[in-house]
Amino acid sequence: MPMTTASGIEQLVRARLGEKGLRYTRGRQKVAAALIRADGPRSAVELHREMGAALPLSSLYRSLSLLTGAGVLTLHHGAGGLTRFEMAEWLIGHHHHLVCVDCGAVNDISLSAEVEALIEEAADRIAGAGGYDLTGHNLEVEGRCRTCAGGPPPPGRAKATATSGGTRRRPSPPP
Amino acid sequence: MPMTTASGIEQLVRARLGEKGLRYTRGRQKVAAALIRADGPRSAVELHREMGAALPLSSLYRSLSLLTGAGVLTLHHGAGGLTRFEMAEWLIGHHHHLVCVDCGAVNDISLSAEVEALIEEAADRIAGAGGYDLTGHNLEVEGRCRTCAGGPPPPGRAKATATSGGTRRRPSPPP
DNA sequence: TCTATAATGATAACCAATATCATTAAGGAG
DNA sequence: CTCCTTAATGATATTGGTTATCATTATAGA
Repeated sequence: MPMTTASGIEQLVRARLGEKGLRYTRGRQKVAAALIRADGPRSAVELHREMGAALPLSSLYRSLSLLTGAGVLTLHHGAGGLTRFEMAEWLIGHHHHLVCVDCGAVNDISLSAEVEALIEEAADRIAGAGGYDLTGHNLEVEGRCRTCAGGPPPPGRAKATATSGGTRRRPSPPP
Repeated sequence: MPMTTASGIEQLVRARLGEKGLRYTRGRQKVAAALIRADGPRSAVELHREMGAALPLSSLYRSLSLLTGAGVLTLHHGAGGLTRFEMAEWLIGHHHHLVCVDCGAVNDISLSAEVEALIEEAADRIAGAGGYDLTGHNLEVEGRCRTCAGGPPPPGRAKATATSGGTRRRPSPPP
């Protein structure tokens, strides 16, 4: 069972940079720590704020792209055209994202082993058919977060759902 | 069975703009036609090129955001930080994306009804648990296209795959 | 055809992200 | 511990996609 503590991940990052001949400087340590602390992808500006401007934006951007190039971080392009970064899956495990289509908030989520297995299988087949070398997959569950949806009913009960109908071909237009 | 021809879709777009009190002008018609013709999301610059600069970039950008606001287009944030647009799903049907992690090319793909149903179910459960109002989902299958993967072996046979193992928790680091 | 109003297009402004470059810090040798 | 070579930093300038501005033009209805 792999170590999942913050310091455990930092050790892996340090080792990774070491074998690439890169230094694990204070600035890079701060970036890694902030992203380990986060519960989802973060943009440079978001990190800059969360870190209390402890690192100039120019250095922050450079650290982010260096860590990405080293395989420590992965990036996502999301709401607002912003590029958001998070620890790579070999460090924090495979997962997916729940995103708010209004404010762009992103949260990590996990799927059941069965659904995950089926998706992997489908991705494999699709990539092969398209002549692609499969590198991964990511399911984005899109919705409106409580804050953006309107009134904030925090202690609500589960909402009735189960939309999945039969073989509807064309969805109905939005209001 | 819904009409799926290009002109059929254009009729729906015209009607949609009509009920919103918006005009279906020549510029907007060109944009819609170009996106109906496309086999995947397109950025403003890509469209501008594909349309032979038949529309100034400033007008193109404005048309794209207006059509998006009207529910005719949906947008994706992808490779290169580019915003790409495509016809909304109620016009061209539900689908997913196969993206090249190197060059950013995007192709539309479909999943089998079974996998699709399971994903819908999972998305429903996840959105509910997170207090989100579910609006949709999108699976991004990521890989390297033939051109970016290296040698171009066009008439190749299916590549041996089936990576999906058991319950691996932490993937191994990339080279 | 006339008219009120929405749409266009050239231009300027904006902002995330990158490149530049003199200065500083990191890590190994002695 | 100190020196020294080299990588890393940070202030600044620049790029490039996207949006805002505003005078001009096109659209749809009377």
